[in-house]
Amino acid sequence: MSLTNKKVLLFSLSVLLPRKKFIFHYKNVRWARGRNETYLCFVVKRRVGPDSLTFDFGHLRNRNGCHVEMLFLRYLGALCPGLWGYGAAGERRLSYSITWFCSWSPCANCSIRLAQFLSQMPNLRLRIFVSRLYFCDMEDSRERDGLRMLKKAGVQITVMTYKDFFYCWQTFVARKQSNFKAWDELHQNSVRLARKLHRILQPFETEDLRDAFKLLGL
DNA sequence: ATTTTCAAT
Repeated sequence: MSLTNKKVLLFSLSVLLPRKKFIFHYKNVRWARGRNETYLCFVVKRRVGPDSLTFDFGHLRNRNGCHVEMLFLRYLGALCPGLWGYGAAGERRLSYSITWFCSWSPCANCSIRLAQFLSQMPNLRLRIFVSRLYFCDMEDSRERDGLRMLKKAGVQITVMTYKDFFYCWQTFVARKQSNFKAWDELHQNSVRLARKLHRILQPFETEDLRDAFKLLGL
């Protein structure tokens, strides 16, 4: 990809989110009716020396049936030059740290593909913050398995709290100097979802519970 | 009490 194309790409990723769009899609309400899109706000940090970092940021939305996580992987080469392959002679692979904030947690297939990808990228660290959990209500949902796979692949998955929404507002939203205003029940919803995620990521606990039920003949 | 979900009309 030429430098010009790269600049255009990065520019298009860096346009700020309209306030209403951010609030609607990131609202961590229990019944997220109409959120038929997923947004992904990202920060990419690149280690360029022992004490220096550069970073890029922007946001993406799913398009044309392509989930936003896979779209992000497509752009990764432009966002992270030198992440893979062997650039110029003697050049070491660069280390990157990516943090993204997604309105929905990843679906099962995206989790699997991300986990596979990351297993080949030891020089890439990924932290995922999510506003809401996607199809995680059923105890045996594939999405739950996917999240556990991601954790196993070294991804830190966290439910967004007030400070994360605040940070996103400051960083990714065309806020026109307005301050972030929390919606009703932001905190309660975040706590509820964090507990749920915690239970999901503790597979042994539920397996123990199943064993216990089996022992009790239930 | 119940409601939704990276759409499909």
